Amino acid sequence: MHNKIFPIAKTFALLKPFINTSKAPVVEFIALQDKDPFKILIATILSSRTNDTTTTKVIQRLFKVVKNISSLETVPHDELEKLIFPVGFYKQKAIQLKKLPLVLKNNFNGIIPDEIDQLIKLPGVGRKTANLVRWAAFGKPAICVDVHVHRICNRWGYVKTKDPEETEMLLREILPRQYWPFINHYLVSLGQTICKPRNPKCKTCPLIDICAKIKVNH
DNA sequence: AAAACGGGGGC
DNA sequence: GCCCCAGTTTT
Repeated sequence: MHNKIFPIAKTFALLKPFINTSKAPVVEFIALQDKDPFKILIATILSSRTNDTTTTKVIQRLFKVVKNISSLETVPHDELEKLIFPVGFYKQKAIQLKKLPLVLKNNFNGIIPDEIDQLIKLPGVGRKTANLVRWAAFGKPAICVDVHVHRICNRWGYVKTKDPEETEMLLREILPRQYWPFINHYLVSLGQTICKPRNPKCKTCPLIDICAKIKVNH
């Protein structure tokens, strides 16, 4: 499966001074000031494939109108579309949000679940979103594998797959639980600035000496 | 003006 | 597996 050693502590130590903690992902930022699972769920769904700046603007306006599950039912569909418009994919996301209260009532007694397998059944929620909600809203252990985490793990050579779920499962094995909440934050920061999809800036990478791709070949 | 950019879902 | 969804930000 995986025959490389992940120098976990060293990796995180090298990355730490490099992380801009004041610029936490929008969902974590929300969770910091308001642990309402509803708001975190909505913010997380809206943030998929959308930048944090845009998501923040949208949810600040949205939460003045939509404060809880029941108000999500009553808000007119076209008004909801207008409110979330800037995040993109707004038609699809509006449908998903309107569908949310019913799915919640039918399957989970109107309560937002905290398990991955349950969260995934909600409209607009895949594995990445489910893990992020589980962590941000409930403080439960979760590994949030987005495109950055997935790309970097593949680039390191710990896993070779197109399926982010496989990457998540691998990290579950090799990553001590204490690191789970941080792996996404750290690797997203690295992935946005250095370890980019194309033309990674390996010369200025803090992990240059332990990058598995360079150090190990097989 | 064009390319880059964070997932999810239906088929 | 393949395709669609749609805006903002950066180059």
